[in-house]
Amino acid sequence: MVINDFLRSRTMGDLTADELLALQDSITDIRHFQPRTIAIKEGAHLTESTLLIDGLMTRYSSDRKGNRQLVALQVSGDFLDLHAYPLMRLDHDVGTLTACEVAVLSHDRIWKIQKELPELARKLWFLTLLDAAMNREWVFRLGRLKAPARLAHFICEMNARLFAVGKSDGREFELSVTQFDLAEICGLTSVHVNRVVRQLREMELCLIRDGVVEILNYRELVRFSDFDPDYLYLKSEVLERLDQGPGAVEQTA
Amino acid sequence: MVINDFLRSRTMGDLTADELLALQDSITDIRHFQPRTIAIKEGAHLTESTLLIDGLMTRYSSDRKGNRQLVALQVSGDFLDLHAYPLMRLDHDVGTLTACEVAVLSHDRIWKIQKELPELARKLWFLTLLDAAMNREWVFRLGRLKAPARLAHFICEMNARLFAVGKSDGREFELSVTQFDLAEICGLTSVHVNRVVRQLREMELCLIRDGVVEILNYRELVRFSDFDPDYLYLKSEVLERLDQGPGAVEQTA
DNA sequence: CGCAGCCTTGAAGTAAATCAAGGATTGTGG
DNA sequence: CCACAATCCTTGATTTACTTCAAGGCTGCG
Repeated sequence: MVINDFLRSRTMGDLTADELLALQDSITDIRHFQPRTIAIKEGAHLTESTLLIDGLMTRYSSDRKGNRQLVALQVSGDFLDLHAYPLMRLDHDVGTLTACEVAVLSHDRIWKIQKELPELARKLWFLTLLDAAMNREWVFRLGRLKAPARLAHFICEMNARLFAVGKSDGREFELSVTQFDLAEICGLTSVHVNRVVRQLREMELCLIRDGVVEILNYRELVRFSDFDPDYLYLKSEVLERLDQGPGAVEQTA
Repeated sequence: MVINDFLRSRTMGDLTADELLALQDSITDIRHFQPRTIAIKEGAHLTESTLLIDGLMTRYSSDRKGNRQLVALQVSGDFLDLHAYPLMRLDHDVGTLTACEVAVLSHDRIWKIQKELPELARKLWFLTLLDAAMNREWVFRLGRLKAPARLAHFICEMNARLFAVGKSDGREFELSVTQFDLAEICGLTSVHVNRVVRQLREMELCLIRDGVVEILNYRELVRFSDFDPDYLYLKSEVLERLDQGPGAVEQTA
């Protein structure tokens, strides 16, 4: 199950067989969404939470004029709105970027988990706080970094998160977002994102094109963007592999 | 207990007598901090969490050069680092702005609560996610608002939060922060904050001076800053009183 | 008194938004 | 198969927002 891909690489640790069963037992439905659609509207009263199985989804707030600010980008294995379980309703919208498949978990079953499997409940709690940690880092990114470092920092985050679930080799990964999406993530305009993408390319730090990101100089990209993956709560062993990059595997073999 | 002042005004609802007892029973220590000191260092392994009883504290990340970005401002009744319970360590520093008093709760006792009082555990979970909701709103604020609206939005948030715990009358409240602090909150320089404070004063929206904030035109301040208090999960009755302002109390009486 | 911390203001420089136009690619209907 | 519309990317010119640098003022305190 995709959630285990996620937890495996985190400091909180893996699920036991029992816990995995309990979670699978909580799934009441599998759903599919078209690209660029709204999945959950802000304010709706919710009695279920969803786990992203495949695709790219986002959570965002909009201002009065309709300008969006993305507050999270979710990839396979991420819970989209587990926080809706204690909160009962969301303070933001959830939408898709690409076509998506999600698993639906009823809050009744999560309540049952809370009563019967406190260890698992604690792991779920951990997951919601991991999202919060990313939210905080996004605050830092927007508040203290200039546009080029902001974008670079985001690239580093996605690389690390996708690496953790086996969807990046540590230096290159698929990321189906437009420059407009990147602008909504980084608090910039798409015009400026375009110039910044070019800048990062000319600095030979990374290439961003056609839904693929290629990191040319990992060490320098990390330094340039003030990226410190601590907030992702990855196991130290995963961090080491990430640091070494994809070439290192053969060397140790 | 101060935590009940906090929960009373939220959608999650109050603590029962049993729950209150269990929480009080979890307190192992009361501690005091001097102004402008570090209370918890990033990365430290934690076996207890702290509840702010009195004073003003902050959570922040720093960049390579030591520039801080505040990611949260905590007031009486807020948990400072309840998220440390599932996370085990923090990804940011915690420090004081003013002199502070905190209550310390051991994680062992919280674990006991998780096993024995799942309803209370859910309320604690709720509290950590309320912080996350604020983190998200801070992302929105930094990403989509210009300096004057950013500061105004922050003022609206603090007014609402302090109102919820009885420390604002809805239009005027004490907030012992310097313009430098406001800069670290809003992702600006203190020089620019100074000009923006003047601007808000000249627009007759609010006064910020000597640790006191006075809102002159609440409705306009809310509109100007695109503030929507949904993310604070206040009871609708509290929101209504906030909207009406302090004059309304006498009118209904 | 003299220093420290905070606030204030001006001038100059830089970062990013805005406005405007055009190019490339893909899908669609005639 | 080609015209076209839609979407996304690219680039230049201009304007605006914010930072940086520099200086000085106010207040409280040892």
